[in-house]
Amino acid sequence: MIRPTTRDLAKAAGVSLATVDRVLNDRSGVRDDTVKRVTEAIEKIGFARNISAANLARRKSYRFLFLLPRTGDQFLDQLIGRIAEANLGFAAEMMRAEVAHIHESDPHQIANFLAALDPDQVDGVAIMAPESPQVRDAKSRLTERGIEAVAFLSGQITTGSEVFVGIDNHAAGATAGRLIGRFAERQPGKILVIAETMRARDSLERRLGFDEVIGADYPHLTVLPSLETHGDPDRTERIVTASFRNHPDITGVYVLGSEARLPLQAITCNRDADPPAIIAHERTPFTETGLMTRQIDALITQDPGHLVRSAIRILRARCDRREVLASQEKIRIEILIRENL
Amino acid sequence: MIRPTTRDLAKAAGVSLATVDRVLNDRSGVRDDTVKRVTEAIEKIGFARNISAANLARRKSYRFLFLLPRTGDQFLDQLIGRIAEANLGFAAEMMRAEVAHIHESDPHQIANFLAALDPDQVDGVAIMAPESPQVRDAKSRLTERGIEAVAFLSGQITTGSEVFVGIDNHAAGATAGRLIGRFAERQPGKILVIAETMRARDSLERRLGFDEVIGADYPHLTVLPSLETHGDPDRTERIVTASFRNHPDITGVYVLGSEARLPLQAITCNRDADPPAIIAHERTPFTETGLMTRQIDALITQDPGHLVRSAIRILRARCDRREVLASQEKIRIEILIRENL
DNA sequence: GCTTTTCTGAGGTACGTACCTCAGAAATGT
DNA sequence: ACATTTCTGAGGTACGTACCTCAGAAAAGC
Repeated sequence: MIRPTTRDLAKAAGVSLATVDRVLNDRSGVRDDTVKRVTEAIEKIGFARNISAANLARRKSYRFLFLLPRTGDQFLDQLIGRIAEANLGFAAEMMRAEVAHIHESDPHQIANFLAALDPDQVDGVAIMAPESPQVRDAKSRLTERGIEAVAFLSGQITTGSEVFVGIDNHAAGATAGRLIGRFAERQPGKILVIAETMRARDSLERRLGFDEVIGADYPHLTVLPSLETHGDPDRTERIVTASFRNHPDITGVYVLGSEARLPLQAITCNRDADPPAIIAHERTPFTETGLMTRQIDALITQDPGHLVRSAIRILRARCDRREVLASQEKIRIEILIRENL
Repeated sequence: MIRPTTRDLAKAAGVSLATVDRVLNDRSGVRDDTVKRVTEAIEKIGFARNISAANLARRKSYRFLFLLPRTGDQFLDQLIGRIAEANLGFAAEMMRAEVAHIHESDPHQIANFLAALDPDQVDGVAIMAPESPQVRDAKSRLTERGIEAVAFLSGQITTGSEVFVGIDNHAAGATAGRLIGRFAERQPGKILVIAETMRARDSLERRLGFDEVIGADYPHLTVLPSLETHGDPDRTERIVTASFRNHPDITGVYVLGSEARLPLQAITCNRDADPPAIIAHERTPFTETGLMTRQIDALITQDPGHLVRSAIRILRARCDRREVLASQEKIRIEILIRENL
């Protein structure tokens, strides 16, 4: 059985090609009952528009933007690399993705940037920015103007139809909790939690999930208050050193930010022998080495390539008013150890 | 900068559209230096064929076949489900995948089946069958006849350009070894390994990887010889019971086949209290429940959806004589625990 | 009934590529 | 220099869809 075309549809509905076209691209000037006849025929013969042909005729191509913070973070570098890579593959489908850097801490600037986007130039945006009312508003206005938007990795509380591309941070924290619980010594001890900042939703959720598991199943472990590095090497060194001095019985460390380098370097300086169990996030050249040298016990990661492609596929599907394959777009919380690197 | 078309290419090369066409679809009757002029122009202006338009003109669609064993295995059911699902998404790109069931133990039948495939009807095949010279030969003849083939999940030793879609089983076994080592009691004990059969490469490799890690890092654990269930409930029950009787100090179990149900049921009957650490493979409704009820400690899985889509993408790329994005097609060895389910 | 408005059909062109034919140019052989 | 072969160009049609125009049919208003 060959794929039905618009001609088949026209014949099946007993109308002309022009009318079929009017219905499909919901142009005006078709009586309601005629529309119904066509939609019924679509169901009946199982018509599905050939999107490639449609895009060809429309001379349509898709342009998507990734709004990313401008830091030198290794994980971010990975993301940018994957975006470039994705462009290779998606070029065949007339899609291309670009990166725009923003100051993640300036919601106003982000909102302005979004407001300035031209629907003729950009079809969709993946936004990685901390939660804020300004960005939230700008996002919904974006959608009104016909630019699709998804929350990428960080941020916005997703209500209803809004889409979030990234992992469930509560579950990620719980996963870390379970691993620490199983990897750490089975005797009373303290667990150090290190974050860049605890002011971000993501961090809070991870910590919450972490505490729940430890609290429920590993009562011999005490989780210390989260240390905040603020991305400052000196500060990190200082607070980590202080923690190890104050708590000689630290048996586990959970680095919950996506930049594990600073905390890990600080830890190595403080504990050569009898090292604690260490769980960190994201796969970067640094954490990979850490796993191989057994400094890190496990990583909790989300595949940056998958994140990028998923965001693009979701934006594309929304442009086409199509559903996505939910199972494909679910971002997995991956556990990485030396053996499955 | 707009995407260059064949007309742009013709102009840039200083030849006619017809000649460009001859070169692009390597038809005969073009002098070598003219070919060179065109290929140089392709480089120069960065021409890339619009595959959608080409397929439209050719009325080309892709039909792929998954050759799967005919067992009632839950993991296989998952695969079949994902193939159906993938069809939804890939329909837009004029691709469709079908399942053909084979007797996996009859290489001759498989070879005959492959030999009977018509290149006009089928563009590519993903073959899940144990290694055998017959299948191996049939596969290479398939390729000669213009049907692409990839080894799917099971089997063939991949030499050189041959493609394998699935995980590295040695690494998967090693991952299991590491997890058992970390999850089991830290005192001397025995580890039970249960397989459907040890005659398959996959099983051997997993066992090998498993033993390496245990041998190197967990000398207090003794890995028992692999039990083979042959998919027989009674036999399974019998040999598992015997093992637990003979070895009261079993502290870990590694179920290395993709059908964990029988072994797990046998284990539960034998050890209510003080259960051993259990690692199994593949996510199925059964193993998922096992994780949630804490009967299973961790699962080592490969995403069936990813497997299916990856096989399809690879076949498609080979049909188009294109490269694939290696990073996207790498099948990850996933570790699943309750928290990241 | 008539006019006015709303709807529909027929036909065209275009998108970028494939594939066909045929005439004529260029290279080759003698 | 000629015949012969090999190469090239020009032009066409097609794929499935979008989008345009215009004529005429059907419905609505009076």
